[in-house]
Amino acid sequence: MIHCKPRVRFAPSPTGYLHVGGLRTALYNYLFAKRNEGTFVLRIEDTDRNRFVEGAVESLIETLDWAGLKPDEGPAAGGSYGPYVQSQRLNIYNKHSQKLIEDHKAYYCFCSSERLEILRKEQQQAGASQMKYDKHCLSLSADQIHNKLQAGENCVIRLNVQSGEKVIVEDLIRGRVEFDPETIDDQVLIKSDGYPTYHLANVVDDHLMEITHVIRGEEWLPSTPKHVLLYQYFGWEIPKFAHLPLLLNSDRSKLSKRQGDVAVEDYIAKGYFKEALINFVALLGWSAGDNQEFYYLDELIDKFSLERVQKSGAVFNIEKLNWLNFEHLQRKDSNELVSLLRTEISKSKYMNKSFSDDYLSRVINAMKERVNFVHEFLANGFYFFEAPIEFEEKAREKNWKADTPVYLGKLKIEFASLENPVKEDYETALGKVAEEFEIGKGKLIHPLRLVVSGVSGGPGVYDILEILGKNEVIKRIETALQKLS
RNA sequence: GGCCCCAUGGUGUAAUAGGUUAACACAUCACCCUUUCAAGGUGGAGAGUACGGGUUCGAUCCCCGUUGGGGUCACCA
Repeated sequence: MIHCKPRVRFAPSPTGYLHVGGLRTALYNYLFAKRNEGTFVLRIEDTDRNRFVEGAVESLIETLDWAGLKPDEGPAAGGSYGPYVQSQRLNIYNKHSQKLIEDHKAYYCFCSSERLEILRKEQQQAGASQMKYDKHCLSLSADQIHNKLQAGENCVIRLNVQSGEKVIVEDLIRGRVEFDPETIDDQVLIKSDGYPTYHLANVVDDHLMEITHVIRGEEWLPSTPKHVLLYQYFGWEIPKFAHLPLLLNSDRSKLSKRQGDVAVEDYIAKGYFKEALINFVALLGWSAGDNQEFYYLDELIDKFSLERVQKSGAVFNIEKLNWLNFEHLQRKDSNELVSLLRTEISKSKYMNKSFSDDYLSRVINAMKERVNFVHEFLANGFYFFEAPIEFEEKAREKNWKADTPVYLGKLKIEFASLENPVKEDYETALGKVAEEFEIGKGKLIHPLRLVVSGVSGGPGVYDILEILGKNEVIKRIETALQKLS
């Protein structure tokens, strides 16, 4: 085959949110496409009417968009292989299933769910290892089928799995995987409501949309032989498969809702940057082979290859994600952080206060390396946005002695005499007071920090003073003196 | 249970044509810096590569088996 540009697809079902595992699948598809100048297709697999969720498709597209993974083709982007929503392609699946029936590769089945249930129980009791449909309806005559169809009996269409040679799945990540056809069930292709199952729909669509590489989660590996069979029965070229390792909980089971957040929306809400989440998730199952851990999306595109994708599942380790969020935060420029902080402020109790860009960027500069998230500028640096109301008990016990009010009183007077002080001026003034009383600077620094911030940790105390400004500092010393004396 | 996949420190990974004191990052601990908290720097602890057999002069790496874990067995995707 002449080398042609790959076409890949991300094919989620619209269940209401995007799973982080789905995000990684989408990312790898996207990276592979971009790396090889290919096309990234978004296709919506909404063939289960029972699971239909209002607005899910829109939110899926929105979240993908947030992450920066824009589909080249899809329900929103359009394209010449549409429609990209499976519920709009019912006639296509129907046509193809009819073709299969004509070729005896599929057949009508009128068995009731009751019969199926009985069959399952019988097989179970007989010690069968798995439930397999007994091809009961395969023996129906053409007339019988015609009559039942005319009578409007409930029916499905099943894949007619032929016994014979092993079914081979060539996987880019796992190599050759073999399946015995005896273990493959006559999978339902068209449900009684007329909708196709995933198996039929994804094969038909991947073929029609000229998908060259099917990159999806490992949970699909066991059903891949059914898909291979379908390609063969249709006489179609089989795409390349790449089954990605699963994302795991800390107990190594498949990442699930019960053990933490799985929706990308949850991570957005918690304040994670898209850059960090993408960076993190990219590293779950893939590495470039060098020691780089920090990546932007375009660097990932540059370095990504399916060959370097890991085979074993990867535990989703939130600590590392937090670290990456920290790293990405450190590298954001001041303007962006100011605007992010403003958004945060507008959602907080400080929404009615006003702060200048200059003030905010000074706060950011002072707090930056002490926070992992933008919202922590407010949580950890609240004293830049309001005077402390309470004072940390532990620090108070440790640093607030009988003499302290006297020292601070003098410090207040000294500060008051300064003109447009910068941090060095505060430092000099404090040194002077310490000398006058013949005490260590610590006797002043710690209570002063407590008084202006209410807490014992944070940026250098002189930085805090400079940012707060002389008047505010003096005011805070005065109120604290009243409250703590 | 059948079928399938997987197996390097707690976690994510490196060691791709079999030869390394098994490397890096997160987390963790200590020290330095800082009269705070972080960040940063330095160092430590932590895996003899699940186990057992082969093949080989030599296996993390190749083969077989065992064990363990996971996935999947729907008219869900």
